[in-house]
Amino acid sequence: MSRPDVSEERRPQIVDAAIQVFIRKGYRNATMPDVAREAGLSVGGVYWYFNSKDEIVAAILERLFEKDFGAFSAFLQAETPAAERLHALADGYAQSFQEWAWLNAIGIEFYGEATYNDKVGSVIRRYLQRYRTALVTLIEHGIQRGEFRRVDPTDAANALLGMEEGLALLLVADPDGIRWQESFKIGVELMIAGLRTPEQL
Amino acid sequence: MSRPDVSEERRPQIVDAAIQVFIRKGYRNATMPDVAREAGLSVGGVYWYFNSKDEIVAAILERLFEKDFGAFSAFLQAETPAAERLHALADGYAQSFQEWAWLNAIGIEFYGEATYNDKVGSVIRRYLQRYRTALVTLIEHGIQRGEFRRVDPTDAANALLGMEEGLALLLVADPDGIRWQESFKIGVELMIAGLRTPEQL
Amino acid sequence: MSRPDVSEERRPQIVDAAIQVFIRKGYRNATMPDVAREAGLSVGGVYWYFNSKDEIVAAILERLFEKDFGAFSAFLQAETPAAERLHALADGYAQSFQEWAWLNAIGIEFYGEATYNDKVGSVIRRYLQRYRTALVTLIEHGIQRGEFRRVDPTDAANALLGMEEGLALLLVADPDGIRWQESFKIGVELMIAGLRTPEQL
Amino acid sequence: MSRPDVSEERRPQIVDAAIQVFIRKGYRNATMPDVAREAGLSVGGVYWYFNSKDEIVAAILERLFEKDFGAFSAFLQAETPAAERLHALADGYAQSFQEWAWLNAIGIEFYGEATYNDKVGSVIRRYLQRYRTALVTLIEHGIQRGEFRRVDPTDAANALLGMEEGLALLLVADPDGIRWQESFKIGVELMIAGLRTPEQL
DNA sequence: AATGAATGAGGATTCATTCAT
DNA sequence: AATGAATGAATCCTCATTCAT
Repeated sequence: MSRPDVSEERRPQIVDAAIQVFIRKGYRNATMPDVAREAGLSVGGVYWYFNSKDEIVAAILERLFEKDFGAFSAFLQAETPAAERLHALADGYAQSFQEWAWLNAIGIEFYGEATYNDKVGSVIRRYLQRYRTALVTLIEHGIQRGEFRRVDPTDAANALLGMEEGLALLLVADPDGIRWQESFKIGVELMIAGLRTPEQL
Repeated sequence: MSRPDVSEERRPQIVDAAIQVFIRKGYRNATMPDVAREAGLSVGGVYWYFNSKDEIVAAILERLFEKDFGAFSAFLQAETPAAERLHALADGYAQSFQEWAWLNAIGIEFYGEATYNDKVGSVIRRYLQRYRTALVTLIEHGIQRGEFRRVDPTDAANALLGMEEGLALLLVADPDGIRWQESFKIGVELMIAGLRTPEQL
Repeated sequence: MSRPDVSEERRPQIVDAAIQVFIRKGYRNATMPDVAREAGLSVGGVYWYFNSKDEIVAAILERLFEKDFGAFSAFLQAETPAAERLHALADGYAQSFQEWAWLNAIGIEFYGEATYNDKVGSVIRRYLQRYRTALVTLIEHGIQRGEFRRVDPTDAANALLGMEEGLALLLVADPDGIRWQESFKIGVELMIAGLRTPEQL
Repeated sequence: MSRPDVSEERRPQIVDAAIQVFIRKGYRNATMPDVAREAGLSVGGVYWYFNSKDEIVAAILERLFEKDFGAFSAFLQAETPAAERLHALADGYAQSFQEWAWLNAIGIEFYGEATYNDKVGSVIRRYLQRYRTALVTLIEHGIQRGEFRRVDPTDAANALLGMEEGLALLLVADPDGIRWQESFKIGVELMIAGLRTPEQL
């Protein structure tokens, strides 16, 4: 009865506002009053839901884990060739890339934060680990089935992961120098093709 | 009269100091007094040589262009197979990676700055462009010679460039999650192998 | 209808909670949410009974006047020697000191408040006046009966009062530097002995 | 040569300003801009000399130790009767009381701070200890010479010390209720007279 | 009676930059 | 060339208090 609990909606509302502000001004440049204004609250109101600016960042990053969490297992368990599944995984990533473009814009600043801010660092590392694990598993499958050459799965996974993250980096730093979709597509294709190539070169 | 002009030595001295401080505390966290102290100067002394903190950052980034500037042309003009030259280029990069590790540590923060700071952004873009151009040229050679499949050279170059930068990113954000040298090596190998694979898959 | 009026019990409940919180964190450091939580109420609930933090302080201080209010008259009217009654008064004070230790812990902060906060100041002054009056009366008796030397009763009373309050102060500021009971006992003894000493020294 | 070092004068200048402001508004109520304005500096200027508000408080309290530091030894070593020296010590204290009235006004707030602020607490305790030690020594002398009754010297010293500090407390909390000089004088007289009284009463 | 979300003025502190010397 | 004291706008965060429900 009585007033409905607004807590459940306020937090995402503030997070949304923070994202907008961070995109517009950058995380370090954005102030708490900026965030509050965007959220339609007072500064104190924002602090009712988050104890610090850091905690808002953490909440933003938590959204990373809504990102196709379920999708992974599907790819990992299917019985189709590993190369095919790797392609499918990459396609899914490419498609969701647009939707998560906002993250890309501010993500780099968070990467920079990771070294000096443990909270941020650990979320990022967990996120990377999740992708890495999926890639490692897929690559291992491929090797076991004889589809792929015998590389170290973790090193290869990191190369792929690096390419993904690196392309996002290039896009932010130099939007005119890159066609993201095309580069990502060819990059994935080349690496998978490489994996399917017999060892000796 | 005529004290010798110390400008020539003071600027690099300050830049060196700034690099040390930025590595230790991060660029945003480091203060001008920090830099001055490390340089063995007063704050005012630093400002005699640099008009702002930004300008120091720009000076640091300028060092990027000392990075094997001459080397490129050698790779580009040689008559050996493109794949071989691509490998050699990558090897050179890998070798210089240690030496430039300091840049890696602070580079991410500069990437984040690029969006909001034109000076920083343009230096970074010039740097990327230089690498990109070299890679594009090499890949074009490979295609012309029939070594490589017919990909868009720029897209492929960006995939490679992205992998390089992305691996550096991963190393900073998650040092324990990656073996840089191994990942870079396998990544390059796979992509070159991919390039040598005929189109249809 | 007619829920029973809980006001009568709520106020002391809040005052008790405030005392606990003030002891734990100090008056200035304690927040109204702290008090509310300790009282098992909401912030608004506390404000239903008290219009401000100040008013809670005043309510706490009012408790001073529950402190052996009846006892005084007994001491004043008795026919025993003044010195004896002064001793008895001091003994009573010493005994109740333990019980009122909580007040001691936060009282100093209130003393500091007295200068800038009239409400607090007037309660404290009333409290002091009550003790002072009792002491003055007793000392006057002693002088009239020829037990005590001819001092100014108010000045002597203030010396005694000062000693009492001062020892409480020392106990809070430097608990390890003082044995309160022993110091108080000897202090009272010396002053009474002094009062019984003939003028010339 | 060149600009004289103003550091030496700036710190006391700021401390003086802080004292004025603290007296006027109270320590907790006074803001750093208040202090800066009074000192004729900017906020940043004040922070050039003191790292925090706390540090200013500490500096104020350090002045306590300029308070007749030398005087003590004179009293302790003299060959005159202990009672006489105790009187002289008290007289000296009474005379300097006017001069240090400013401290009195803000001292109580610092006493309140002592519990929650170690820096402040330790300075206060050192100050008290210094007085206590002097009093203990004098009382011990008196006992050894047979002038004083056989009391515990520390307890008696604390009773005296408590009276001193307590009278200061009363003066601040209730200026109209007390004549400080008279009360202090009679208090000291009574206690010394008490000390000279043979044990049994 | 009571809740607790929301307010917003205020406070301590930081730091890039300036400038008299 | 170089010093370092001084500036002051800006920032994050706190908390007594209010008020719709």
